[in-house]
Amino acid sequence: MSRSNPKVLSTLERAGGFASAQEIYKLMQRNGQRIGLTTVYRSLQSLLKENIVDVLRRDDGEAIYRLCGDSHHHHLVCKNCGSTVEIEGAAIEKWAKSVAAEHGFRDIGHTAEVFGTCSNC
Amino acid sequence: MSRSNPKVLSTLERAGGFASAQEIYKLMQRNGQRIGLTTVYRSLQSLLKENIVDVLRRDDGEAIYRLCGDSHHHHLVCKNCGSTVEIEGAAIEKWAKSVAAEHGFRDIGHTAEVFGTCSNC
DNA sequence: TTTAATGCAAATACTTTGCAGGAAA
DNA sequence: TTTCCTGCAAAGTATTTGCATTAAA
Repeated sequence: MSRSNPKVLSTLERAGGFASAQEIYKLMQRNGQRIGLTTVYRSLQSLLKENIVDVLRRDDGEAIYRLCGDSHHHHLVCKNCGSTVEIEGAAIEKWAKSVAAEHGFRDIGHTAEVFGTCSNC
Repeated sequence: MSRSNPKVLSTLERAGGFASAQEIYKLMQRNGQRIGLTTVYRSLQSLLKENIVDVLRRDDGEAIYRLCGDSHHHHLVCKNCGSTVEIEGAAIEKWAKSVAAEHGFRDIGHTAEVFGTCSNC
């Protein structure tokens, strides 16, 4: 597994901290940076593992990566414009733990996302 | 645009109201029903337009279709053997509604999944 | 006959992987 | 040298579309 190419991260930052692998690749091309799509994908995978970015999905299934703080949180995503709000999920954490315990599951994790139409759309 | 093949809908129902196109296709094959993947996709598109199903995304980007108005549930999945348990999520429903309202979001939905290692693994 | 449904095969889009060449340590 | 990084090309997966065949009305 390779380490993340730092230019991928800085491009994601310049893109507003919110872009797909394909978009980052095209942005870097336009900026004259020689890089392969493969390296963009591999860098994003590394950034994911290091919890420097997290990943959401567009309606069409394309993965979009976004910079995130290291605290565990969830997202409230607008289906229309894609704007996201980071939300707290203490209720979820408790719920996940209790249902897992109830069925004898160990080493648990969870995903949770809320989506809808934001007030501007 | 073709009309929905009724067997696709009934298969989705039998699958617990929650499955991907590929899963529905494989289920129908195993049940000896002659159908093409194309027809499954086209039927699901029709059901979407008629608001009989809606669509969410798995973590890997695969589209999963869900019966609307179905009292939906969540899953507890074993990372090792893949066994799943359907779980109730009243706490999640409340949480989703309150965070959405707090940020002025409308027409909300949500996804939530808990994963871990089951007692047999 | 006229229209709609079906499904194979090809096309498309995103993503991952095999592998060989190159850079860095 | 040895290890890591890179990127082309190929493979893989989900989904859509063109087109000819078949079923239905």
